Amino acid sequence: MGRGKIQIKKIENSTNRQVTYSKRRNGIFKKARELTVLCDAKIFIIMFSSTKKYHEYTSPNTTTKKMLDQYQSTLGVDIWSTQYEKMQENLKRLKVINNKLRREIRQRTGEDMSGLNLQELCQLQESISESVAEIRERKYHVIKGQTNTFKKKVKNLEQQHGNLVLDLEANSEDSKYGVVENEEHYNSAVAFANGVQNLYAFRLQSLRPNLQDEGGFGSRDLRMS
Amino acid sequence: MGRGKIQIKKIENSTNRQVTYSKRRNGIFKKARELTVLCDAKIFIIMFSSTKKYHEYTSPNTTTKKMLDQYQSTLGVDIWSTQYEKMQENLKRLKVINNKLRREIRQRTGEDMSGLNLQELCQLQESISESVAEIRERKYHVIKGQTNTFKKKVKNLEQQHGNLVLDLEANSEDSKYGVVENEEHYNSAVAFANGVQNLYAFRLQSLRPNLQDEGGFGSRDLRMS
DNA sequence: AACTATTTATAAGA
DNA sequence: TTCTTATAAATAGTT
Repeated sequence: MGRGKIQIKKIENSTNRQVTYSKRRNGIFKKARELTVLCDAKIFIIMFSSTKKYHEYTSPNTTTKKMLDQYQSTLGVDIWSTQYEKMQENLKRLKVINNKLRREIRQRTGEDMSGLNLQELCQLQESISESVAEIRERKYHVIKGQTNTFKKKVKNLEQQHGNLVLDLEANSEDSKYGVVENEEHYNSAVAFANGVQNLYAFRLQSLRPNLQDEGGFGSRDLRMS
Repeated sequence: MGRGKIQIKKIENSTNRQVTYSKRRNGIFKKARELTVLCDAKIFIIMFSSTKKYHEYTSPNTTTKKMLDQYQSTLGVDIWSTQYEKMQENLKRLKVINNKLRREIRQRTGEDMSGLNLQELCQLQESISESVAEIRERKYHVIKGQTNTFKKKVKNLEQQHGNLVLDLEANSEDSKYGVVENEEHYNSAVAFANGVQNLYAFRLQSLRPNLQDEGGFGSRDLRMS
């Protein structure tokens, strides 16, 4: 349909090919539009030119998604099965891991020990006892750190006090008043240091309860008869 | 292009509409085929007639999936966003939970206690100590169960022995031989019972180590300077 | 499904 | 690109 008949084979002239692509593309889209109206059809067309230019046609009253959903349900296939299934497998895997982790926690908290034999229970207890030891170690570390901090603060206050005493002794006019002032400083510093010790003592006490209740199993009467 | 010009509006005559749909559909597909060849284009067409009949055209050298993947990457949209996003959110959520669970375990095993302050450490230790108590309880339960089982087995053997003795006493001809036989039975039963007790004693001993090492924190010298 | 008068699409040229 | 136009192709209405 033109000035001359053409063979249906790739147009080698690039410009010519582009022009023909454009013209015929419009032709097809026009036909699609007409068919949509004439026959109440739903049409979805996507095209990529040799230069990767993209064009599409979607009938009115529908959307790309609707078309593809209908397409999938009609064909009974899932185009995305690959990706979708991968995701779903991943999801499944994560759920399994999740459950395992939860179970481990439940075992470690002693909430659920069904299915554990004596050996496993012993291992579990040993493992947890090791954990307690490590946590105790950590606690010690933290307390020591805090203690050191307090010690430094006290040292600092003492230093300040010393400096103040020196300063005030050097200043003869206000020496009386100054010393009194600084004694108060010193006392508060001591009080602070005591406070630290008290705090520490209090904490030690509060930790004790957890360290007890290790009466062990032997006290129970398990003899036969 | 036909015997008469037509208005582009829905063809009311159903038969006519079906015929036109068929003719024009073929026309479009032919044009698509030609354009594919002439211009090295890639075309994907799906159509649904008013009677929901489905037809498609996909250029050679490509597939539906390829076309739609290209379509999506070109447009930078995800047609399946609804389902896909839900899945992805779910995945994310699970991963977060997973990490939390792992962290909890690491804390409970004492592997990672960074970020825990003293109070949290105390709570953790208390919680774990409670767990140890529960596991100990469980172990006691299991051991008791096993002990009962062994007791029953011994009782059973004693019963069997008694029956054998009675049977053999009733049978006067073989009584001598029979009694000897049964004494051996009885001895093995006693040995078995002793074995049970020994086994139990062994187990108790093997549990002990885990019940110790609870010297507590107080023994450390934490006084200042 | 085939025919064919006509309309429509478009190849080549401007 | 877009317009023009001769001609090929598509197709509406008919059989």
